[in-house]
Amino acid sequence: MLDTSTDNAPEPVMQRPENWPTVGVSVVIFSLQLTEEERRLSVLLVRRDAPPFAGMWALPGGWVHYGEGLEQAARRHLRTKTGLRPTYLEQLYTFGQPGRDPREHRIAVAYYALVRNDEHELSAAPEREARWYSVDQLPAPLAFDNDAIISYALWRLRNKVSYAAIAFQLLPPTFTLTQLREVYLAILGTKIDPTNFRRKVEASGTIVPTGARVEGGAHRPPQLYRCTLSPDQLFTGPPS
Amino acid sequence: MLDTSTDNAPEPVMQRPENWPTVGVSVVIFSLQLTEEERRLSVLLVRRDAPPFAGMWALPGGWVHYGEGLEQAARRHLRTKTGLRPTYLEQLYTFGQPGRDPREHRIAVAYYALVRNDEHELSAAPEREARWYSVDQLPAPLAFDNDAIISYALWRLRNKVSYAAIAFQLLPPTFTLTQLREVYLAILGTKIDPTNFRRKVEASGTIVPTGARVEGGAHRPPQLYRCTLSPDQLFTGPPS
DNA sequence: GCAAAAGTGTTGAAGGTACACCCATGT
DNA sequence: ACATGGGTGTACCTTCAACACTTTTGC
Repeated sequence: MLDTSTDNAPEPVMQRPENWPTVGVSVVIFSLQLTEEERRLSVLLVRRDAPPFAGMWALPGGWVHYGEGLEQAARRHLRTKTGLRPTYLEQLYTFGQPGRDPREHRIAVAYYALVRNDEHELSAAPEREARWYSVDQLPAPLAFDNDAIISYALWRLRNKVSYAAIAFQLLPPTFTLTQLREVYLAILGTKIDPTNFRRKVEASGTIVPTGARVEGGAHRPPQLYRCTLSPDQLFTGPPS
Repeated sequence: MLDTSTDNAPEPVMQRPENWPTVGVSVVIFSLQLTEEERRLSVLLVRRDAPPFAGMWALPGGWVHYGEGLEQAARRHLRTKTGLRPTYLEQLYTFGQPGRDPREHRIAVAYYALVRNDEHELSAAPEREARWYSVDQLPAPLAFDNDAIISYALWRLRNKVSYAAIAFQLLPPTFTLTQLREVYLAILGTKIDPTNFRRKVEASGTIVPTGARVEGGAHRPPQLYRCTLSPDQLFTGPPS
């Protein structure tokens, strides 16, 4: 985030007055990436090419235009910088400590997003180098206060996944119960009893079997499920 | 919030450029107010004296200065506009819809605060008319999107009070279990079994009897309890 | 004594964990 | 046949809502 170089509209960066804080958005994009026979919870980082923190990894993001909504700005930067159009995007927290940007006082409205594995074409024209990093193998110092932002996003995700039905956002439209359980494993890091997991998630009514089965496995073919919730129903309370 | 008239530092309001959004803070201050033998959950509103929405009631707040932290700005506006110095202040959400201020694109970082009943001296010199309103008797249209902000703050408070020990913030340092139960009643609106409430809150270990008792009541004198948690322990996860 | 609030004990329903067990498929 | 993951049944434990009951004060 917080790059002054590329953006869609002409932005008079240097003409910005010094006496008022400016506003940007940063997005923690979560996804499951396959590493050595294991799905790992990962976040997408982009490498900065301009100072400050040139060459370091940072969260994607950028300015908020005049007349532009915050979520709208977040989606725009994701689209132009990573090519992603996440279905789940939620505001996380607003970081406004004056020292977080060495150049000037910039406020960052942080969001977090969940994207499916099959949406992972990282843009037709990614403007800058982008990489998925496993959340427990992040590059050592990140730009700005992005370590704190990611930590908090992880905390929120781990909390929310245990009471809200958002895990589906990391999977394709149809999935097996084992896949869904592995999502919880990747996020929470704790093993879950397959038996009780099935009962719990079936009783919640948020998923329903499609009737189809997975062929080709080495063992008994599992059922395919799909989520019954519309995207609107995923948001538990926050406003527009 | 969002008044352009009075503030501490000289603020070149009219020189602010049109092409970037500006940033303010708004605070939903919760308190228990006694109305007809009943404690009611109330929020503090101030009357606007300048357009837009002149004469209407609004949340206290104002600009964020350059080099000033967000929470710091929230506390400053509370201090100067209402005289309150709340012990509990937590960021709520950031509202950035372009249309929320008819004059210009202003982003509001909303906070919510809990204040005790004995801190209710509403400032030695309140710069503007301020009043406590019961949350279910708010004045009809509030300025800006303040209705939405209060609704969301209420939602958050009701959620949080059921899993975090923050109800004490609305009571004096020592209190009876009945008083504490009435806080939950005022916030949640649901009656609670005194028996089970006692057990639950005692088992949690967050309160401890002081040994003292309340004299002068018409019946058996209850014990006085006090909270064992330091203010730091009240925050469950969010960053600095 | 009586009313009212403080405080205790017990029961039963609900939910969750652990685990033994059966089912279906490829090799 | 058998290994492996899919799927079912059940017993146990913890938590919590409900409610009857006892205690302590002022009048």
